[in-house]
Amino acid sequence: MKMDARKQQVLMAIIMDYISTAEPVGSRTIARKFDLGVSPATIRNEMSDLEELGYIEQPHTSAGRVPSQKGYRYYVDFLMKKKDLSRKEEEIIRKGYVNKVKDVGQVVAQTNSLLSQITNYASMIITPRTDMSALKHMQLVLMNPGQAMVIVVLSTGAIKHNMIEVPEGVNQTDLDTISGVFNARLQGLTIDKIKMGLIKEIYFELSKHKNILDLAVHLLEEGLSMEKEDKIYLGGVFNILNQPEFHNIEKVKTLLSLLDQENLLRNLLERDYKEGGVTVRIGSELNREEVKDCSVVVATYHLDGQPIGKIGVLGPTRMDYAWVVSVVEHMTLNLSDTLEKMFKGWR
Amino acid sequence: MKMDARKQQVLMAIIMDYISTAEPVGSRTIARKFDLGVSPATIRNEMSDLEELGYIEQPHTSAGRVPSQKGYRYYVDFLMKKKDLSRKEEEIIRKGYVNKVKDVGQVVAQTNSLLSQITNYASMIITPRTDMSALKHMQLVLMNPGQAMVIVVLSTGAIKHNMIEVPEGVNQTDLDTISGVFNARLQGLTIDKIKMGLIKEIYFELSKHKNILDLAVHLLEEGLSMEKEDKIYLGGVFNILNQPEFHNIEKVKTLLSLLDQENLLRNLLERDYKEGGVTVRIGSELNREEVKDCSVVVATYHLDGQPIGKIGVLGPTRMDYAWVVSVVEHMTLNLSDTLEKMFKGWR
DNA sequence: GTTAGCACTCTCTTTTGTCGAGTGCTAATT
DNA sequence: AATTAGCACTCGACAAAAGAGAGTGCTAAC
Repeated sequence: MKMDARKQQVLMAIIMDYISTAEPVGSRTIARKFDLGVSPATIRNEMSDLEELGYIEQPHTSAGRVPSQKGYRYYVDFLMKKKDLSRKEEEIIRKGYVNKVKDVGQVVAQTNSLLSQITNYASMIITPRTDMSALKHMQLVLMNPGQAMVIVVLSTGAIKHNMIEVPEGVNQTDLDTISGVFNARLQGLTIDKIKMGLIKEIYFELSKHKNILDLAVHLLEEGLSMEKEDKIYLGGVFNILNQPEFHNIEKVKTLLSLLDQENLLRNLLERDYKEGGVTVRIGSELNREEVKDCSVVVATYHLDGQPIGKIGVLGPTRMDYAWVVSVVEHMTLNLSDTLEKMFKGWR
Repeated sequence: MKMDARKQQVLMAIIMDYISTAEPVGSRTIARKFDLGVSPATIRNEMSDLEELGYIEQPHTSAGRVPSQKGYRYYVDFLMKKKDLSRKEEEIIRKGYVNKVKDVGQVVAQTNSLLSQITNYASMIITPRTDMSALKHMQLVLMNPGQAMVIVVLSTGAIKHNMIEVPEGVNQTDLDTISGVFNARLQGLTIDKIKMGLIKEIYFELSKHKNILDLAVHLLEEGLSMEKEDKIYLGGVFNILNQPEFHNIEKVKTLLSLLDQENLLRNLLERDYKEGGVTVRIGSELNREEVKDCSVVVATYHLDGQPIGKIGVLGPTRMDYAWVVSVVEHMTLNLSDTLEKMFKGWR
């Protein structure tokens, strides 16, 4: 037995209906709502086949059918058609960016908020990788005898800072000297380049300032390997409480405690997605018991053709994939675009 | 009819029991669990009186009694005894701060996380007010022709930054000149002082650099009135899902959507609390329908005797006030202390 | 290959009945 | 006058029973 055109139609109908009602779908319903030109009985036969093929399943005898994970997968891969955004949504997005484009952090945060607002699911976004961005400025500020702050400004507009120990004797003038050398040497270079090879050159240059040499190297190391490289924004979590599958408190709890752990979240966003395009991960494909009833739609955003971050939506497996995929795609392009504009000539 | 010693005992018993069981408590239960030396019948009479006085209420006939808001208030004001923290908790707190005391932001975030972890309620903390902290360093970095970043380092270790427009012709050297003047003039002064009167002096000094004069003033204004002055950290939200009163999804939803709105949260923390000591706000005292079944325990933390932020716990009205008040008090002192140490000599 | 008809299954909702916790009142006791 | 025992009564919680409805699978007819 194989998938044929009518089975596809029926599967499509089941998924469409289930997505909007969250109730198991029966043969009668399909015959009524979707005009397939056949009677419920025929549809029953097709459904029986689809079940055998594993695309749908029955919660219990005498209930309608529900799409299985395999069914959703088939739908996402072969059946679904992208939907265009409505005027209204385009409007929301455009308005959302006005007055808010001051730096990368803000753009990213705003994108995240818009994404959850529009989709009504939870949204996640991971901030741009810094290792591809260039060093714009670095500054050492003595905060306290023995303590200084390293401040690094990146071409993305991101600012990293870190408190470090310095020998008691060092004063602000020393630090200015070091800052000066660093800036002269490293400005405009990307972080990964700096990390890779330039430490030696600096070493040479600073040999004039023997007394602070070791310190300088130390600074470089500590300053560049700042805490977390990237940050994950999470938004609209309470949107998912509106989904009927989360009327059960226990599920909410397990999900929330997952989302509370940033590394797990990162994993959800970053695991083995192909670069480019929108990727959909359904239920157990996420490899996490806590989200076996959830799906994630992820896309990568770019700058200068380089992938620099991910943007994603988390919702129940019964999510409106066609719609969400379109939104995510749209937002990704929008974001890449906005970033591109921000950086015209910055690099 | 007036409150007397035995009524107090009975009220106390009801509250204690209700706090731990979340079930309406009956006269028998009290007679059994608490040794008041009288029979259930007597207790019933007392309870009847307490109800008339408004300290307790009955969910329905034939159920036990539950403390009313007034009852909790009486308990908090007159009855409760502070509990000391156990060894174990002191331990958690002490360990929590090791390796984490790099700057104010981190300390605050960590305090917040510890607070929710220990109390098992949601915790909130508002970052130190910046207007009392001193300017440590300011730097202008040209990011792009026509765009620069103002970076301000405060004595608290907080860093504020803001992207601003500058005239196309301005180059980094100009910006360095301005930065230099600003630093020479303003370093060590508190933000509110700077805001208040010093703008004129700067104006004078910079008159040598006519061409960038207007810009400089502009910078000062924009740079100092950075986005939000303070940030609110919110932690352990999903702790409250463990409370039986939140087994109802609707309540969770309304609460979460409240917590999602930062200004409301700020309101919860900041409204008219007396400075010093720990304040408890119960149920409708919070003036918000969404949290009429919740209470907030708030304390102010200080630096140099100056109040600079708030720290609070949000839980159901049926929370263990004695315990939470002690923890909050302890954490507040701890935080003030840690900050004090960090700033020894910084100011 | 498709459809109508029908018996059967299973969940969901409503109804009914029972149990028990808890109260309030009264009368007896201290 | 305060306390207590006794008892009738109330009301929610829970379980069992009954009924309704949706949906299926099978068979036989088209």
